[in-house]
Amino acid sequence: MAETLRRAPLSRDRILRAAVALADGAGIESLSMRNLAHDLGVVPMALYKHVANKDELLDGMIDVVVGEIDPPVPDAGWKHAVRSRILSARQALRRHPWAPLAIESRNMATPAVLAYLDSMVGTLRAGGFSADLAHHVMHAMGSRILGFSQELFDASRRAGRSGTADPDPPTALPPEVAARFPHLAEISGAASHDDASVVGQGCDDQFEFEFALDLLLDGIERLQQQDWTSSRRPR
Amino acid sequence: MAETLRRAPLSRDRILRAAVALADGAGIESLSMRNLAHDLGVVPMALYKHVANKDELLDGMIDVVVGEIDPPVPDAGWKHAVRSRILSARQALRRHPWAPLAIESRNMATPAVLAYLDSMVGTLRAGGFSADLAHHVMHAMGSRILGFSQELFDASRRAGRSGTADPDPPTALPPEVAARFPHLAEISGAASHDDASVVGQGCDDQFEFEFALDLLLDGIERLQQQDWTSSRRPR
DNA sequence: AATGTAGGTGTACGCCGTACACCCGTCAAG
DNA sequence: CTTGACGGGTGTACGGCGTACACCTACATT
Repeated sequence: MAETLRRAPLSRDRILRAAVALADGAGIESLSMRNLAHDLGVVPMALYKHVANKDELLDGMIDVVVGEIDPPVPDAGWKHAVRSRILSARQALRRHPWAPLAIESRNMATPAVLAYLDSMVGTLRAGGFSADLAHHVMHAMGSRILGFSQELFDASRRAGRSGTADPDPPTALPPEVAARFPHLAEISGAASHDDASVVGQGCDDQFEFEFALDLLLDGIERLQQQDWTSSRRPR
Repeated sequence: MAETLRRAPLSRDRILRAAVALADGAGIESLSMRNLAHDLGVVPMALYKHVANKDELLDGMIDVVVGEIDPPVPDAGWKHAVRSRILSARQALRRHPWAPLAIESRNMATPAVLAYLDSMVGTLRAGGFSADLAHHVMHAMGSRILGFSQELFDASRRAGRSGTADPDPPTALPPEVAARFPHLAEISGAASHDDASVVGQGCDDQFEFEFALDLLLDGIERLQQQDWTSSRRPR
């Protein structure tokens, strides 16, 4: 009875926060209903009184992350508003390295994600974009809108436990690999800002993200200024 | 004994092709060692004499897909060479809808993928790109280089069995959703080429892909022509 | 005091990946 | 011709997973 009082009663919210903490700390592959229940001091089936199944749990976790994205900055041009909101989304995602893969593997958007996208479209429309161009822009941005670039192989996705004692040295390329892929070897040391590798080992991820983001935003700005429509494409 | 002769002996290659066929036909979530062994008329553990484990099986499957990408077109400008190779990669990926998720969920590149990336960098370098710029360009392109745009929610990823009797009508947006997300509702019907939706239901995916690809390529071309380096960024 | 109900429990089922011991056909060496 | 090694298919078994289903219990309502 003292026990019952000691631990707070289960609730959907408490479950979601525990799940996010578990995934943050031990990697998404350690997130099982059994592990999660254990962390909450409860039997696995107890969770099902609050979430329908594991997929719905994942959806809820995604909504927690999306909820951490800052609201849009008011009274700014569309370009600055979009840029800063996306960078805020990126920061949220970086606190939860499991989130990109979780989002990509779900096959329907949650209401919170839809609300975020809706507000992003709203910013574009308010900035003078035609619905047509806004549509294509949303597609072109893809999941970068949510703050993650789709690197082919993302070091940060390696699940490993966070925090202490995981230096994971840059490693560069092992010599025999460098020999087989000379162009990769060449550019792996090329980035002027840092010792880096295209497979994502030592790069300044933030720089690369902003590089790509600005490349897109500048191109989009140019299209918008020339009243682009899909019927007459450039080139 | 007649049986033993009838069915070809197992081999890594035969396993990989059966695995690809199974994932193509029944979805990646149906690809278990047990199902795969069943399709091959063999006991599950037999597979382990040819592949180390399921992860290595997935790597092999990815290599099969990458092997379907056309070689680079010779004697073309970098822009055309890159563009057409990426579109070829896209066609290969579209034959295997499970591949994008499989690629994203692996955390190290296979040699075949590295070879593909290496050759792509080679094309850029031959086109006059500095190693520095080539590096950033590879990052900016991200997995689009392999032919898939990272849509937030990709209808084609819905696993379902291919081929017959799966019309999956566009559905537009359900009215109550449209009411809550007015901007999404607006742009969902906006694309002039087709009745479409930002959640990927009725869009012309090919158009959207090329839109984003050309947006990037045009921006990249502009950077290259002005001898961009990371030390002096535009804007 | 009776009763409905929300929420935690225990057991069980069918999947999964795969470790490990086994066994059998082929083929080279004696 | 025997023998022994070995490549490759088999059978059993283990621990983990998601979750269906019956249960039990404490509390709120009447």
